[in-house]
Amino acid sequence: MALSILCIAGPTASGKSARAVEEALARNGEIISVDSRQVYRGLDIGTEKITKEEMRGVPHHLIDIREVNEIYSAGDFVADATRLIEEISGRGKLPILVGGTHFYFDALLKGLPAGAAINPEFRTELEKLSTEELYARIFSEDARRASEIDPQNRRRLIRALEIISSLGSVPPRGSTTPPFGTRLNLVPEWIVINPPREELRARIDARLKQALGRGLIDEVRHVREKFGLPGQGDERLNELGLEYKIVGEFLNLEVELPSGSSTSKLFSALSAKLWQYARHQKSWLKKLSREII
RNA sequence: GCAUCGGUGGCGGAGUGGUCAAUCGCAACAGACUGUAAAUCUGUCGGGCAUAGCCCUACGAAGGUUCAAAUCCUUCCCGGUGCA
Repeated sequence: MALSILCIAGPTASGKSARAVEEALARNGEIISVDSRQVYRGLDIGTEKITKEEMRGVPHHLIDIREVNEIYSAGDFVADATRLIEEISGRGKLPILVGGTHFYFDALLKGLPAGAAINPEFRTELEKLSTEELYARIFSEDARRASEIDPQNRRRLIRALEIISSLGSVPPRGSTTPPFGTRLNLVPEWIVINPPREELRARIDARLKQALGRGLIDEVRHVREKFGLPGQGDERLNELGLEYKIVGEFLNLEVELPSGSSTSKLFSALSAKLWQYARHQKSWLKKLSREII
């Protein structure tokens, strides 16, 4: 059975969430968040999470479903989104997927290798090998994957070996649609929001200013405290995205700097990082536009 | 005013006679993306061109020493610090 869904993609601060709510109200929809960080409780300001009021009564899914010390992966997303799409469609409503994590869209629509779950022990084991050794191993076990993978990207290398260890080889791209990945036959309609450079930059800065005013720094402090020792949370902060990483670094420095003196530095550092991120998203969008036309 | 340390690419910061258009980091720009994805990784990054190469202009300014200087010497300008 074919299911219609509406996908709304765009870079950070482009106004996706508000647009999604409008579409939902107009077309009797429910919203599924496609955002790797909004799944975590406590990350509200840094992820620009939509507020209750802004939801205007439209049900939102996949927000606040994990603790920050838990891991949520693209595989989890595919499973959750698949389930939700069925449920929402079953109610006769339109599933609307909105978010900036374009990889999740990719994973849902094109599928991921099934039967190759994360294996933490195996990863720890592989972590001990040098990058060259990792690559050599892929080369001997799956030459096809070796030919396309980036030999320097340890994270990918390790994941590839993880897949190889449970499936024998990494399934070629494109072959990961059923029986791999989602079992639904999805018919996506796209809305791509891609504001011009200058406008987006201005929106990013305006939003950042607001976030700082709303207590972003305190939020990061709280998140970090959840991990106990200061040093322990830093690695996780990095995984939670640049606001958390940069502010975390700022908090580490703060004791040594005269108070307040570095706030404008923090702003410009964050603004630059946010813009970098927006550019990465734009590059996904470029690819996406090529594919959906 | 005297003493002292320093002035290097958009920024920070190496280099202290030749292999230097100058390690590295940041920013900028381009790109990749198969279960951590705001993560992770790659390329370019003084200017010009026929771009695995060649040419030009560069290490505060002006002179000087040397076959050869960002590197040594002199004077000047600017900044930090100490003493008056």
